[in-house]
Amino acid sequence: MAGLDRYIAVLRLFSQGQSEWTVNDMAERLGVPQSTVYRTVRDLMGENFLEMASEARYRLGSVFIEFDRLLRLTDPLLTAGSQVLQDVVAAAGVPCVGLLCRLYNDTVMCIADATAPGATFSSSYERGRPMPLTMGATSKAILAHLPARRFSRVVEQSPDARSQAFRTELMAVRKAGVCISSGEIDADVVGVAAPILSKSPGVLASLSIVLPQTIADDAMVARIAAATMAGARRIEEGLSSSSGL
Amino acid sequence: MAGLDRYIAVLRLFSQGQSEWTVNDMAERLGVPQSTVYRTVRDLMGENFLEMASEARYRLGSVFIEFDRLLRLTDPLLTAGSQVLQDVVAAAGVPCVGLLCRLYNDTVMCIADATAPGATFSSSYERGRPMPLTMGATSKAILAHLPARRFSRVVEQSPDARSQAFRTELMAVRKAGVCISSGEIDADVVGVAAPILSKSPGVLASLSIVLPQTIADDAMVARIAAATMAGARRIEEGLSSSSGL
DNA sequence: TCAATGTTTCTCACATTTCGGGAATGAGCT
DNA sequence: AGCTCATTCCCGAAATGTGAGAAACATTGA
Repeated sequence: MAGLDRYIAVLRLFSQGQSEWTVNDMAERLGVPQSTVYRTVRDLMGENFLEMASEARYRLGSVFIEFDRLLRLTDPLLTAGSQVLQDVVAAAGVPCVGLLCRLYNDTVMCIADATAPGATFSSSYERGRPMPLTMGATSKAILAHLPARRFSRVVEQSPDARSQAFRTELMAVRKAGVCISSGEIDADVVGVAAPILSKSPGVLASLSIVLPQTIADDAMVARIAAATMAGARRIEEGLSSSSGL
Repeated sequence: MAGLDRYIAVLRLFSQGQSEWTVNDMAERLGVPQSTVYRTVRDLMGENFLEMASEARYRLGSVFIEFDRLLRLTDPLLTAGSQVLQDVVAAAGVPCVGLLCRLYNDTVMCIADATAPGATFSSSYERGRPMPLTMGATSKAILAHLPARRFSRVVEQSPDARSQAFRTELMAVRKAGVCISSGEIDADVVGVAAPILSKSPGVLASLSIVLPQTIADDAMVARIAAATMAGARRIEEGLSSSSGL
């Protein structure tokens, strides 16, 4: 292990379940000597990637919040999409949650959300949380538009997606330009998601609305599907005009 | 340049003003050959610290959003403070903005904010934005509680804070346990900030309420000052109980 | 089709840096 | 003082990054 890897290996130790580490535990877990870990930790602290929690314990540092702000201010998908996201949620006119999510390696990550007034639930797609690519409308709207080679690779690796039925379902999603699913990730909610495509490489995302099954009838879902698709088109326009700067 | 520095130097190039870079520009700016920059960029992309924007341009990657979530979920100050922050804003009962900010190197950084319904303004203390330590109630509440040695160093380096009057003002803030200022950062708003202190090292923060000058009279400011101080106490309690796990 | 251009990766010899084991320092506690 | 634990320091050996240029690859235009 060398270079960036050593630093990343340390950072990746920190999780929701274990958010503080001692140098000893890190060294043991990574299988490298303490002196090396101390050096690594010192470097990371110097750049605020880590900070001291208390008595020999370390935790993630605030530099991530700083870079997160930079992303919020400059990410084209966010700048083009966050207003649209709010508009679509408002236009839905029901207690729902709106999500703007993107492909992130072999997962889907929410980068912005909007909650309509009155919504008493929340989605598992929290901002910054990697989610599986093969479940949920939000994810499948993205998966359906992966290039064939990559699509196959992802599907092969996922036990719950290897069926032929799944492939044909996703083909239909691709054709329709919208994906609707019910209770796949969170019970009792319906997800309606439209893909966001763009010429520029690496932009593959979705705009989705999540609402309680109890209030969702066919007409409402159809209306919301149209709204998300229209929103997705608007975001695509915003992306292509901003990239032309 | 070696080790982490090389990587950080690249990441620090990205700013609000220039959010996309070509390898050429990076190499020129950093004064290192292109081949080296290519290697560095490739490594950073592999870990999602950078991503390709378009045609030979690179931008910050989404890994920061992922780590930002981890921080939101695990940072003791945030977990102890975000509920209190909302409570204090609600208790204020006026269109105001609440801020939870912390010391970050020689700056102050907002880590959480809450806007009361009806507030038509926003604070310059955006989440993740480093702010000067010597201006604004939010910052001065923190500065006033820096250890003497560090306090002096910061004050010396800041042209607008070198006066004796400033030192005595901050002494008074320290005594009072609250800092109130008007229009120092944003015109036409009043800031009311209470320091958050804790035994654990590195925890130095403030809880503040920002409200328009037009609605702020002495009685209201006094009431809000008491509320922020009470909130700060509650957060301190939350911190000490959680660290005892 | 071929040349031209720009981006990205690769190669290789060399110097620099990191690595890791252990010793040294330092702070806190009894 | 003496003990324990956290952290830094030291140094030779070994691995890694460095940088200049060439090569691969993609795109564009003639």
